[in-house]
Amino acid sequence: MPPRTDARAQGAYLPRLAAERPDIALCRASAAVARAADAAAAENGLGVGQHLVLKMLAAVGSCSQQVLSAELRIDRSVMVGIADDLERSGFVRRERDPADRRAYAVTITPAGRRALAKAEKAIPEFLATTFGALTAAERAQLTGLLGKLLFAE
Amino acid sequence: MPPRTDARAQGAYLPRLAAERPDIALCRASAAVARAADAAAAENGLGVGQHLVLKMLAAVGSCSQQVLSAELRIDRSVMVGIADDLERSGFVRRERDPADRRAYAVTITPAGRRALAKAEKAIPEFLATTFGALTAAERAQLTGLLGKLLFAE
DNA sequence: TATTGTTATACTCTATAACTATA
DNA sequence: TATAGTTATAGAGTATAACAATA
Repeated sequence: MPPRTDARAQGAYLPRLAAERPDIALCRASAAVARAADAAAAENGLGVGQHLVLKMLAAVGSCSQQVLSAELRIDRSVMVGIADDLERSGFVRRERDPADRRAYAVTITPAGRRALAKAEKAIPEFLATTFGALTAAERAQLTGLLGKLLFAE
Repeated sequence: MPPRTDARAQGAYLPRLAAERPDIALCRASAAVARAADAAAAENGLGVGQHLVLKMLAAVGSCSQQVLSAELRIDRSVMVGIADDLERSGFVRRERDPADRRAYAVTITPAGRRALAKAEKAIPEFLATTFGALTAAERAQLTGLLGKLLFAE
């Protein structure tokens, strides 16, 4: 990440830069949004990574940490800590997969589903606040453009 | 920043998430772009922060580190290192401001202008590569949306 | 030999506080 | 008392390598 900060002061030069450099605009916007996401996550007690893992587990039921890592593009070594935290909170169970005893079968618990539901309920308000400067149509447009950028073949 | 990695594997679940969550799409796209920017910066020997400072100095001629910090929203303590590197490369001079001897007057040198010109010349190709999945119109659209998001009153 | 989960480690970006010299 | 620059430090997020158990 470029060495930049969300300093308090509001410069007049940065907007000019951002207007001609999509990369700079993107990085700065991301920093602001990530900060807001962390703050929102802290409020409901579920870290961003934990939220993503629970959300995926709710969809697929149960899978290995390796699959979670690959699908969410979170490094294996990072996934360990996320799974640890979720397990400690009782949101997830870890059992050795009988079919491949190297792997864990990570399963979401009822408490995990409740925590996820609560966290999901806070999302619309978070989005409304963080992306409040954009209309719904613009938000969809932005998401579409970013998707194109991210998942281009 | 959320605990996520640009893992090599390409999951099928992340695109679904990104499609419904602009914040996630934004953070992931930013990580990829920042990585590309760092790689591009490393090639021409000018860090991203250094590039920004030189670019602003080329526009305003000379100013204090404090002004650079505020305008570019780079923390004071980070700006020290950037100015150190630029000075060591001979791209910038630091002289005490006679009017306020607490402050430096940071001035771009001819060598600094040459380095900036060279780095600027690499930008279009970097943008073409990094944002190649988007048309020029889409790129402008993206920049506009991000600007609105970043600098909303 | 390769893979899953794990641990340790290192590196970067960022944040904060303290110090100096000036104002 | 406040400000400009500096330094040191601590905390995140990320990346890498190595290890044990298993395949």
